[in-house]
Amino acid sequence: MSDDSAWAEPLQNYLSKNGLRLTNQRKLIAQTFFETEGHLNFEQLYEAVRTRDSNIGQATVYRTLKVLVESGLANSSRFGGNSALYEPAITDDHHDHLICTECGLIIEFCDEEIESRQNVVAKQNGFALKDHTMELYGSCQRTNAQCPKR
Amino acid sequence: MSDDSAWAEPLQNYLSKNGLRLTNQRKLIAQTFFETEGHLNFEQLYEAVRTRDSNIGQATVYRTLKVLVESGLANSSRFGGNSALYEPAITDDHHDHLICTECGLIIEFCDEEIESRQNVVAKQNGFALKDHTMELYGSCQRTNAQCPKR
DNA sequence: CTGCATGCAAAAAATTTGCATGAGG
DNA sequence: CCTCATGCAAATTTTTTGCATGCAG
Repeated sequence: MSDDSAWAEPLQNYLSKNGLRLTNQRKLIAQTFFETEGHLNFEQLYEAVRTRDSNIGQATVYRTLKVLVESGLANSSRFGGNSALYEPAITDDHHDHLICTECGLIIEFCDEEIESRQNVVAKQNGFALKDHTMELYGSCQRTNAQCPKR
Repeated sequence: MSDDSAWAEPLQNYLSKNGLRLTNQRKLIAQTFFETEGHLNFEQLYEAVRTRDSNIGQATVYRTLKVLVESGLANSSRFGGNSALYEPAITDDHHDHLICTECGLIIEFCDEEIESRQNVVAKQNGFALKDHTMELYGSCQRTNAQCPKR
């Protein structure tokens, strides 16, 4: 692990470009956010951040999360839950989601063919593609086989 | 336009299967929901419903929306806004979204190649695919050309 | 008739905002 | 130093819930 990860420079960049400051809180929140793999909601991030610095207020986490999303370093979505979910936008291998509507299982995957096709579609519509999210919903093997809940 | 649309029977079906009732409110809300094209949030739907029957409470709309989602007739997501967005799950031609992160423009599209590929991926992971959502984010032509806001 | 559904309003949850103080550049 | 950021708490916004009564089956 290198000292400064892939997000550090882009973030720094975005901040200074917009007259914002790289405070200790922002650093810590970003660090925590990017270290955690997968998606997490506000509460999870807030809790994780508080572990390291119990003085950080929730408003700061919300505000930082907003900065991260606006800077393009994070994405927010919602799978069906009540609160917003966040995930790093810059991952070495981008992954999409296969979600079981019965048991909540989430599998991550990446399909080259789809990825390239997305670029085609975007171009056809005059878009410069930056990112995407894709969620496939269905019922997983286990659930199909021995549906435990019904 | 036929009297009863594609959603009527599945809904009826889901309701009776779960011991729920097809009330006038549910009928009206579903009707309004499916008549409106594209995505809409709670407020929009509530307002539209109130136009037809000003006595319906918001709780009922929320509850019905939940029923629609659980029955698989509607999908909820969130593009970045503050509140959940809903859209019919059963459309003749399923569409995905191309979203401009600069100006908020939403273009709907459908790509056969991606669709079929999704099925392959799902099968590979042992999933019985029911539905999916896909959002491509980028900046649109207009925004790219003459970025009006900056 | 019986029990689920509704409307209302209150409650809970999620997110934003105002303000005095602290700290980055 | 000057301005933006923070923490706190209050304010908003969004969604859920309890309860008496209404209505579908």
